[in-house]
Amino acid sequence: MITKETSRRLDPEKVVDSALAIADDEGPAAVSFRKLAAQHDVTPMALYRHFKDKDDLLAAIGDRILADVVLPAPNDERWDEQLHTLLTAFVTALRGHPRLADLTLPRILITEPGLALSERALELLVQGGFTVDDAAEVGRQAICSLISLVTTDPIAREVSDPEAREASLRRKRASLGALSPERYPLITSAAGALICPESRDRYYEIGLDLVVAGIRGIRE
Amino acid sequence: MITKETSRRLDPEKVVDSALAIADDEGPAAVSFRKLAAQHDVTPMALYRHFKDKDDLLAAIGDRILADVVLPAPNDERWDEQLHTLLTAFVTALRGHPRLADLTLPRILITEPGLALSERALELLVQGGFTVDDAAEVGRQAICSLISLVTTDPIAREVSDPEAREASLRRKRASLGALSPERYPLITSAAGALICPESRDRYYEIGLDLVVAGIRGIRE
DNA sequence: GACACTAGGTCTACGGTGTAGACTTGTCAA
DNA sequence: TTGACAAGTCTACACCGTAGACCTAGTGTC
Repeated sequence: MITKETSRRLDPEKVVDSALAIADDEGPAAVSFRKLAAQHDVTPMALYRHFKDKDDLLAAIGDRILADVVLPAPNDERWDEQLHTLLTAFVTALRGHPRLADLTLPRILITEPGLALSERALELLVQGGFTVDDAAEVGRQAICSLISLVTTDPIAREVSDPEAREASLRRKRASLGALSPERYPLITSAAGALICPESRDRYYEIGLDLVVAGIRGIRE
Repeated sequence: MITKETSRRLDPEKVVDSALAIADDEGPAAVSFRKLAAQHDVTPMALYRHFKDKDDLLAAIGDRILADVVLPAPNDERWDEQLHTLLTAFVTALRGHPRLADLTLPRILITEPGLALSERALELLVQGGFTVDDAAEVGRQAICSLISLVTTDPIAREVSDPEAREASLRRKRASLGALSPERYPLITSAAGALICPESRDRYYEIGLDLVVAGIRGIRE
């Protein structure tokens, strides 16, 4: 038989699985070589055979997230509509990992799915009338905006710890509630929406529309 | 004389000064109570008399950055133009601290300059035709986008360590240079712009225009 | 002037982190 | 059979945040 059962060998992919799980619900800072090593019955230093250092491990998490992007097939809709669905696909992949979305940025031009996404985005932008260089710039900024859209998702944040989330909401409510309505009439009257948007889907819808509308509007 | 010379007392404002300086050129992770304590000839634990914990210290840095925002006076330009200059003022304050810009987000609705900025932004958005709640949502997203614009400023990054920056650029160049021009025609031809935008001012100009154009475009 | 209170320091200690360097061991090719 | 090499181990170092007990100088009050 080729596969030894329960070989002592460490599987880097499984380590990334664990790291991703930890990072997802305790944040990337909570990922530690010692914790991972314990989970895999191995010495912390063993991990260094597979990951140069912690940054390298986090990069692997970023790659893993990017691998989940499923590109929509090109079709004959208008370039900006296609761009919208392309970016939606990107955001959809990130939404599963709100605290980790920024790990993808430095990997986008390195990992294959990121490159495919970028190439396609540039294609559509050029089709929309941008020069290649402008497309690069605009594309980069769109990606950054969308990543920050996900990392600052006010609903997903700390969804793993509902009581912490509740406490944070209460603190915010108290802080805004203490403001003088004369001095800050709009903030106080928009307090509800500022503390937490009504719907998560709407939040993402606005975010994506904003980015695409910006791109459409900036082109002359 | 009222002021004792060189009193042994710790001045929290000066501690924040040091922390800001360290964070600016080594990143917020490099700020440590021990380092700060040493710089102020004091025990690390002394700092806990003035800052609840490290998060509290970082919040103080965020407040400090927000305090630098100088709001433009209202005038009779169109709402979107006024919004543009308002957001430009925000970005200008952040640009001095590219690695630290996100510290401001959680402080914006707490610290006074942040509240003033937010109130004014809501005002302009409402003036532009948004409902108060939509204004809140759109405003939040604009702020987030601009913060991430600054934190991902590809030029400022590691400007303190020019050789590290050069190395990072070389790595990127090599990585993109190795790509197949048949598979990624646009990425390879836009490699220059993707690695590093031509001009920093242009980078910020595009970023701001994108955000404002998005807001203008989304309103129906 | 005596006295209690307290803000703001000190000291010690705990449990965590990344990771360098030298070592051992299991596996496979020649 | 014998090396070589990849992979895991062990030890150690220099950091980190911070809990808790303690000290001490200054201040306001009787």
